[in-house]
Amino acid sequence: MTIKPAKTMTLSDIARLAGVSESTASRALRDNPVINAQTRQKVQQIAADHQFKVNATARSLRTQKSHTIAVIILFDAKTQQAITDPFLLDILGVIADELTRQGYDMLLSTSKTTDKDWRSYYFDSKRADGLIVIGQGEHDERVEQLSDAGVPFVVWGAATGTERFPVIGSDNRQGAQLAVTHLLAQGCKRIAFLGDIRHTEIEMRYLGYQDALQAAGIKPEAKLQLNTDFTAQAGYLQTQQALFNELATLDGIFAASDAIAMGAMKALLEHNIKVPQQLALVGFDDIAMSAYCTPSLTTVKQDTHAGGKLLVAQLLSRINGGKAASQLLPVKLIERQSSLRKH
Amino acid sequence: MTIKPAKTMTLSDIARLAGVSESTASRALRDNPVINAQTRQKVQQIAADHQFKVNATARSLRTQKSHTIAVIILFDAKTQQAITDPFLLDILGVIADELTRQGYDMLLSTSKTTDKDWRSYYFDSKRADGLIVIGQGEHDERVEQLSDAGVPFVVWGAATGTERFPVIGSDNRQGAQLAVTHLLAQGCKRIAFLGDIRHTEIEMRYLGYQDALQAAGIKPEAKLQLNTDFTAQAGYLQTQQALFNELATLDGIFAASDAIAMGAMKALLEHNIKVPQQLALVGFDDIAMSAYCTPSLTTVKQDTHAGGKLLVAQLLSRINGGKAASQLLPVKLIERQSSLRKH
DNA sequence: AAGCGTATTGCAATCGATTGCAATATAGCC
DNA sequence: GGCTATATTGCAATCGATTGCAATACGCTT
Repeated sequence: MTIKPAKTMTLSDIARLAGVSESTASRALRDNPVINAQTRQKVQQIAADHQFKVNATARSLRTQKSHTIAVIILFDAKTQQAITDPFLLDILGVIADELTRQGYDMLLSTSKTTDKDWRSYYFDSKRADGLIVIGQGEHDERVEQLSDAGVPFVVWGAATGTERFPVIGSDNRQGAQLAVTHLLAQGCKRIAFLGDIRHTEIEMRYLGYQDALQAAGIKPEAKLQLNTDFTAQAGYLQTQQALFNELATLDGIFAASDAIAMGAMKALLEHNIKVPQQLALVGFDDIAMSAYCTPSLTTVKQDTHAGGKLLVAQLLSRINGGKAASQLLPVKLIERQSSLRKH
Repeated sequence: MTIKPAKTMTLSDIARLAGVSESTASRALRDNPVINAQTRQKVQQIAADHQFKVNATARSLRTQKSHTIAVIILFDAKTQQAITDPFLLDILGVIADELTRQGYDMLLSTSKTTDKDWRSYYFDSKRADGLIVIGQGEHDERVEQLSDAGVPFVVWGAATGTERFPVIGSDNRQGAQLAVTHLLAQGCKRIAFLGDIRHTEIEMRYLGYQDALQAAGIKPEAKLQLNTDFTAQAGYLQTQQALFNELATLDGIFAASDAIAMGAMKALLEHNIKVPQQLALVGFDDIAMSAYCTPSLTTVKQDTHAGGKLLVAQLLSRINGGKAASQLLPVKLIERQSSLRKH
């Protein structure tokens, strides 16, 4: 039943079949009202009958628009591994859906492999009309360069207010403050911070951590900040280490991501440390699994849905000649078992 | 310091600057040995100096190759949500890396939004040279149609041996058999199966489950197969339900994915059912989190690395005129705490 | 009946790179 | 010195669609 076109049809084939010129056929297919309604109808019918699809490449060349956005996921240079954090998947899904809704295709790239120069690769070569960069990582110079080169792009990360390019991201500082204030309210006195502050977003969370402590009259101890990669494994190892060290007096942990928190929880439970009674734990992200570990994980929920939509909206606005502005998204503390000592 | 090109350079600009014709410039840039070595050098130098990048669109139009692969992630029609399963992220990452290594770009699409007709959209329109479809889902007709239309594509899913298209996937049946045999060896007598057998891959796992039971002389009970979506939430709810029902005599659960298993574990622990003593639990996938929940999750590890590489290799072979064959990847049982009753 | 406005369609250039084939130059050979 | 083989380079067509502008036809006004 399926029509198997012997060879791909081109616009000129359709034009010939319809008995009109290529220009008329082109306009008819785009429903240009300047073309007689009946002609339009006829051309569209013929195109549909033959499963004709406009050649996207030719169109792009002529119109100078690819209708494609490149999404670049940055990594740690050291953790040379593939995309791992569940949080990424969340926001990626939202971006994908939103781009599709807006009629754009999404070119996905992991910086690991494309570490050359994505401005040239994606933009100068006209592969994409704009870029979405996820994760500023450790102050990536390449991002800075983009802004100089007049490339339309937006970043998911930490808006510090000083960048020369639009950054959309959660209010990390506020989120961390909520989390740590909550821990303090639960009676914690000595709280460790697990996360790599060389990442701007994590740095912000660390600042929020300090804010909360200071507001409670507690002086942050530098040695309670433990650099930890974004993996459960790193959280596990780091926590084991911490317990082994003199940090045995800890009664709270704020982890910079849920994955880290889960690793930490594993280490705690293995050492028979009761969570939350002996040590309360809070994560960040609110990935799907957080509600289903035991004890379930208190965490700071990022609004990935709003974030993804905003990234796309700002970028397209920029592409269409408008401005794109940085924006800080509100976060929310989700209280679960890992930190709740009272009812 | 950054050179900001006033306007994008084209090949003809470079040719003019180098004092050669466009054809010579083109050949020189591609390092065609027919061009004098010095001329090549000179042209390449000039191109580099001006940060010239070949316009990918024009090249694609002329060469009739996009050097792009579309990756399509299928969903449940009902769970209309964005990509959720961590397993997907794993394999997606591998595919992304591998495609980049082979000089291909990756166009990502979630079927939710592109449910129209991806053959036309991606292939007929020349947006992509080939397709990778992840997750056959519930016998998707669209996949069948692809094979009729002569589109180069490969599928990640369950190779049943009867499809007319190449399918790469884990040996789901074997994996399930390993898992359930293991549960039986741990002394389980009545094992539930959590998973939606309308998905071909899950159906295979269910068959493996039955195989193992029968090999042990146990007659599978149909009511122990509980349809469950690929989420922790579904696993949680389904398990609660099962415990509430007459299934209280269960002493083992084989979940069709780790996410489901984690949801199930949560429900069990909430009901104070000791895992693995009272009830042993095994999942499938071996996502990163499986090792870090408590008790850690016994599971069947899929070789996503090999899978991703194979998908790409087979597809490119097919695109280059060769054949692409289905392949079944071996899996491995990873024994962890959730099922180990003996030492 | 001439003049003019409107609706519809087609011509031909254009987007930027690639490539078959022809043209030219140079060298080597007898 | 004439001739052929080889090394380089350029001409011009091509990929498929879009679009500014010109062309045509038709109807209506006065």
